[in-house]
Amino acid sequence: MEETNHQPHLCDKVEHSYQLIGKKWIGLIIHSLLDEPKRFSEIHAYIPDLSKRVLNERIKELEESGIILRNVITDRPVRVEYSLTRKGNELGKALKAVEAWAEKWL
Amino acid sequence: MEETNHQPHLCDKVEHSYQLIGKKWIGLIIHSLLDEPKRFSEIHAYIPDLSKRVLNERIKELEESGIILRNVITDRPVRVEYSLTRKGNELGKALKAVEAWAEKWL
DNA sequence: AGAGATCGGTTACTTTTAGTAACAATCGAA
DNA sequence: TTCGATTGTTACTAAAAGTAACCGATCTCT
Repeated sequence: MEETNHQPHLCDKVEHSYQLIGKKWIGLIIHSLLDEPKRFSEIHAYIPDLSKRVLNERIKELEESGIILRNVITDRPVRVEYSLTRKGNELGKALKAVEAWAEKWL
Repeated sequence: MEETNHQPHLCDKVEHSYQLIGKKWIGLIIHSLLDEPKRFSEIHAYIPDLSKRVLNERIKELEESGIILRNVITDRPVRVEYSLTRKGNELGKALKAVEAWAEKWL
């Protein structure tokens, strides 16, 4: 912090949500999982500019926030799938409003 | 880029929008301007953890993207106000969906 | 059985982005 | 005429993201 006259307002939840979606790649990752669960490598193929290191980091953060779920599928071969929770799915739907804005204005 | 099998999809506009709102502070800055125009120092007071250096940078980016407008009001003393364009206002309204999600889930 | 390839990561290192603090030009008030 | 507010800028540090090489556990091919 730099100066100190922050009087007013600004809801904690709202602030928190902007801090969430204000992180690089979060929006696209959620978008990519909206239709169906995806494997690590599928997300990575879908968003090639996102490095594996950061993808891994984002996935862990989104898991901690209860937005995505890690499912280990014990078939042969063992696969790891990521899916949206209900919370995550609803965030994805909220972000659709931004996507609609993008279609109109960009 | 790291590997090279990015086959499919992903709309440019959508990608661009996520790159926009995926930048730190952008969401909160737009939120802060949604009700009424604000001066530099008012935005800064509203979001105290955002440094002046970065606020200045973000403002320039948002101006270039046609989302906010810089109005120099030639009264005494001269003031500088920032307001949302129509484009910016609609983005702000789209972000309200995310805020509603935050109210419900956070 | 051995040689590769794939998958889901991790590690070590570099580059980019954000935070901090100090400064400055302009103005008006005391 | 000195002070504070306002809107920045500059120089420097710290944090976040990008890059590339590596790993262990399967699989596939021959």
